Amino acid sequence: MKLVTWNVNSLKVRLPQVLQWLETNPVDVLCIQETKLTDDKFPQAEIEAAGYQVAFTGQKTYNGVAILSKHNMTDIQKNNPQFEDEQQRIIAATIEGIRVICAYVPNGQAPDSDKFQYKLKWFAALENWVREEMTRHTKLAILGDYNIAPEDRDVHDPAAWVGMNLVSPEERAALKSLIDLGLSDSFRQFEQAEKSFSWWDYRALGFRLNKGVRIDHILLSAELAKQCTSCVIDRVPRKWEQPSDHAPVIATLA
DNA sequence: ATGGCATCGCGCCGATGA
Repeated sequence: MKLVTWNVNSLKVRLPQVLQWLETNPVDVLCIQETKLTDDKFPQAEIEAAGYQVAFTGQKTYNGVAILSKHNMTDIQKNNPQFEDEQQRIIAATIEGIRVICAYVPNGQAPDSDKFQYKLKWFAALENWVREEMTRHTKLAILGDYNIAPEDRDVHDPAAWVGMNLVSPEERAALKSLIDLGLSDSFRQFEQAEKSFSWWDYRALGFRLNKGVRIDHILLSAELAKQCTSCVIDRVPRKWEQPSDHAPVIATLA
């Protein structure tokens, strides 16, 4: 069983790349963030033709999330039921006994901004909801763009990032608090190359110079963590023409 | 090097992203 998260930065632009990637990587579940599409514009037919069922919730211009699955999806939940939010950032479904949560955590802009406060509030509400979901589902996975680099080793140049969002003590504490519910950062269950990142700035040769951050994560409940045999970042589609600025992260469960 | 780039919107710049 392979579970993937990928922020595609506009599914309208990236649909051909998503379909191409799925052809060579016929994974079971693909969680997508930043579709940037209203539901009436969602390319459901094209995705179903590729052999995937799909659940999605979107809005104009910003945000938007989707789950593509080779298996049946039940109990589809759009957004956090405990958090009123106009922004479409969460979709969840139960797939083969696994509660799959696809999340696009707010960016937060800068630590002194209103958007940062929204990010922290949003994230605290996510934790409260996940705590509840974990009482119902021992097999639970949260995949997404967390917009948080957990540790300095997840940042190409930690000194240059001091004072920025994505790396602040508040954000890192919030992520740690979520993980402390009993989740595992699947990427760190395994030996990984140094300077492994999942996002690189389009500007200033970010990818070529590997100036990136690791902000896309797959968190697994204890039962799933035991079954996890690998977690890798696929840098290949980041090298394609007109790529997303994020790379897919793939967890394999036995 | 406070630049660089990509996407979207009733576009020709501004907001947002990370």
